[in-house]
Amino acid sequence: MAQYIEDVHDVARLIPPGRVTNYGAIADFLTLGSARMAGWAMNKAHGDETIPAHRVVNRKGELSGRNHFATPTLMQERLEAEGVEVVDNKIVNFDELFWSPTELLK
DNA sequence: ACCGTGACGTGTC
DNA sequence: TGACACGCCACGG
Repeated sequence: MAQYIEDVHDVARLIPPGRVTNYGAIADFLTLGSARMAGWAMNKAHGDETIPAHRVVNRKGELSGRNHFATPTLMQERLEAEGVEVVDNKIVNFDELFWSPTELLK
């Protein structure tokens, strides 16, 4: 497995429960050069239950990866189980719930 | 080696 | 605001 994919997965595991981040923030933190790399790496996490992939969304707070879960509703269910409100596949108060991996450096 | 594709993001109109 | 084009880069056919 490519190293950068493991790095993306590790960052995903560091996201605090009830908080969310986006692909661009992870890509920037790991200097992947493109947010698509973060998305591609998360695609590789499909089936790995140790990775909280539901806490990673796109920059608008939309659940763009929900179709890659076991069921299209699983991502929303996981978020709601952590107290994150989701309406029409979008996270409510995304700006306040947003978390960046750069927070780790503080 | 070329081309289309994608869990993305930014700039323009 | 919202739709659209384009840049981005690894991967599979």
